[in-house]
This record gives sequence, structure tokens and C-alpha cells, in this order.
Amino acid sequence: MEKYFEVLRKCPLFVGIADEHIFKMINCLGAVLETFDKKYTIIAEGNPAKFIGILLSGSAQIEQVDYYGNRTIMGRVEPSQLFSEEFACAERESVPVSVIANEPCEVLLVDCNHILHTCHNNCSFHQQMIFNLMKNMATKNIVYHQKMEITSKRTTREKLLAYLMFCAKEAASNSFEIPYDRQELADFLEVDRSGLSAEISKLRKEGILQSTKNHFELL
Amino acid sequence: MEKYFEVLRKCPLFVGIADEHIFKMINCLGAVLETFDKKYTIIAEGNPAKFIGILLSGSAQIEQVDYYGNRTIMGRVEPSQLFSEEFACAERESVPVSVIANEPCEVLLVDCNHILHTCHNNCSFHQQMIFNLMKNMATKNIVYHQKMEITSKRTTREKLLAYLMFCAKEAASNSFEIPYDRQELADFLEVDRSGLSAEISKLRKEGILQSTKNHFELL
DNA sequence: CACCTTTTGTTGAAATTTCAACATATTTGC
DNA sequence: GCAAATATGTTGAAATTTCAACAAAAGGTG
Repeated sequence: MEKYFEVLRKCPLFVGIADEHIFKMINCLGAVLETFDKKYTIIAEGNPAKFIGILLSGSAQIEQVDYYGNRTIMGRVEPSQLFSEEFACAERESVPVSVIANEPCEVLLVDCNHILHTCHNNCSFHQQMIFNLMKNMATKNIVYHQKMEITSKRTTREKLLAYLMFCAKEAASNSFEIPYDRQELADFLEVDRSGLSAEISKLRKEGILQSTKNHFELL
Repeated sequence: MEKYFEVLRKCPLFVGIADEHIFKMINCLGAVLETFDKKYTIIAEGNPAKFIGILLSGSAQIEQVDYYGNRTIMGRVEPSQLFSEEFACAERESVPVSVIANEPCEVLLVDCNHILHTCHNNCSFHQQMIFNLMKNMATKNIVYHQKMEITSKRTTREKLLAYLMFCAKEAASNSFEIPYDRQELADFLEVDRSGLSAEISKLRKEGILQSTKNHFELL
């Protein structure tokens, strides 16, 4: 467990909690370590919303597949980040999305009851965690706002440019990598993959961007 | 202020707080009461993200207008509900959306600093409020998930049906009212208004639904 | 009630997306 | 390094959306 120290320090759940207390808390919370191979399902749609996930290594994706078979990618999870916490904290019956490993992943699963319903004796760590969860969820809320701002655009070109400009802003550079392959980007932007490829070519020909694989540069 | 008692009791911020303490807390939080006429802007895009809003009466809408002039309606706010709390709690500089009064509104604005940064003396009310905010934001997060599930559909018809089925589920009946007029529904579903009207007519002719104004019935 | 304003429905043309099918490029596993 | 599998790019046809313009209906106001 010690090898995850740096990851856990950065976890939004443990902000403001002294290093020496983090591992004690993880024990106290009854966290379970699990590993998943690439493409495996960490949490399946319909599962009970019981766990708050902490990604320790690898990367994962939040997905939803609808009735028609269209996949929507809600977002990506990187080490230190939480996943599925909104469903656990809202005390939903089940999780409406799937969490899929993009590469081999190690995750820590914390039973949400240990965070929400125990320790009413004013334990200060516990209160700090609730505060941290609150902040984390406010931030996640904003991330969803940003996704909606991108996907609300009406054409593939506008969605793509909105997304790329967002990435450029995040990277503070016109040159950046995106975390998605073409199919994933299409599923994130909620457009057709082949149309997306065509649009990227078009923008390249128009001299608006350069790209090789996942690397883009806005001109 | 007493006339808002019932509304405040139902406010997610005051869950688990005894009735007799609610007004004291509102004073303590330095909440400001403001009123707005129909169509007025309660919070404008770009404003400092300083306030958590509580809607006391009327109804409001969360909107975002992009570069191209397309309006997106993120959602609706009903009495007792909070608005703009995610931006305040995440300590964002400014609010990326506008909150618009749909009818004459009374709102309570609470400086988020009074909730986030004071009272580190373990005041139990305060801790309850943080917990409440956390739950509220988890729930809001899920609401956004639901919206994305609807708007991720690829055609106007699919979006509309997904929305109507969601409403029917909420109402626990095939017969229900929606809170939007046609233009607003189009802006919520992120489609063209005239195309939406055409699609509704089509569904009516196909015998899939009946509708008069805002009332719908799925058959 | 009559007038004006706003909302809703209808239509056809133009733009765009999706879909399917295939070619090419890249990656993976042995 | 090769073969197989996967990912990406390209194309044209069909479906759908958007857009603009207008007609009809509903609502508000004096």
C-alpha cells in the first residue's frame, strides 16, 4: 500500500489530512484494493451504488450505452481521482453508468456507508472528508457543465473545435495531447466517428490545425 | 421572512436542522433577500461566483448562450432549490451560466464564504450544512447525468421521446405537464424549434402521443 | 372586442450527419 | 518480422437537421 502514498496524497478525498493519518483512515474506512485488466469493467451499469472509487493507477472511462447501442463517454478518470462517488453519496440504488479500465488499473473501493453514516462523534477527519467530497462534487459538476457546453454545439466541427480549444486552454498551449482515440472522441462529442475523421481532415486542409494521432496543434 | 418557513424547511441546505434554528442560521449566514421580475437576470454569466442562491418563490432557469447565439437550457429551479451553489462551492472565479427568472421570483443569496470558510469551531449546524451541500451536489450531478443521457441521443425524435419518458417516470403517469414551452424545450434538448414542433406533430399523427400545449400523454 | 405581440405549426431548400462499405495505416501478439 | 487485428481515413447515398419564411393560433392589453 505504501507505494500509493503519492497518489493518495493527491486524492481529493484526503485534502487537508496529514500524511501520517491517510493510511490509518484507509484502514478505518475498510477500503478494498482491486485490480482490473485493460477493457475490464470496474463498475457495471446497474450495480448497487455502494462504493466510492479511488483510482490508484492506470486510467478509466465513464461510459453509458443506450437502447440504440450508442456509447456516450462521460469522462475519464486519472489516478488520484474519485469515481462513482456521486451515486454513492446521493444514495442511489444503482449506478447508471459503467466504469471501464482503459489500461490495467488498480482501484480502491470505499463503502460509502463508512463515509456517510458512521462517526457522528464529530471526528475531525471525517468532517474534513465530507467537506472534501463536497468540493470534489462541486468541481465535478462544473466538469459536466463544460462537457455540456461542448456537446450542445450543433455540428461536428463546432463540437470538435470547442473541445480542442478547451484542451488548449487546459494545457495552456496550442499544442497538446488528447486522451481519446478517434472512436472515443466521437463518443465523447456524441457524433459519428467517420464524420469526425472527415472533419479533422478538413480542418487540417484548411490550415486550422495540425495533428498526428492524439497530438493536436491549433494554428 | 416567516412566510417562507415552509419553503425553507424543504430546502436541501437545511435538512436535519431543527425548525427553530433555521431563521437564526439565515441571519447568521448574512443572507440577502432579493426580488426579480419575469425575464430578469438573477445571476448573469460572468458574475463572481460568490453566492449560493435559494429560490423562495417563482421559478427560474439555468441558461447558457454560446458564441453562435444558441441558447442551452441546463435546467429549471423550483422553490426550495439551490442554484449556483456548484460554482460558489468549487470557488470558481465566475459563473459560466445565467440564471433567469421565468416568473416573478424571490431569492435568498448567501455569501458562500459564510458557509465554506467560517465557523471552524465544529459548530454542528455548520457541519450539517456542509453535509447537506454534499448530498445536494451529488444529486445535482445525477440530474446532469440524466440530461446528458437525453441530449446524447442523435435525433430530435429520440431526444424528445427520451425526455418525455423521463417525465412520465417522474410523474409516475403517462399523462403529465412539462415545464417548458416549445422554444425552451428545443433549447433544453439542443435541437431546432421548428423541427421539434414538426416531430411532435408526427408523433401525434402516428398515435404515439397526445398533447395540448404543455400537457403530454404517451400512448 | 379589436389590436398587437408572442407562440406554435408547416413547409421546402440547403447544409450536415449518419451509415455502410471499403482502403489504408497502425498496433498487437507470436 | 509477419500476420492478424484494430484504428483511422475516405467516399457517396440516405436520412435528418437546420434555417428562413410564413401561416395559424393563443395570449395580453387597452
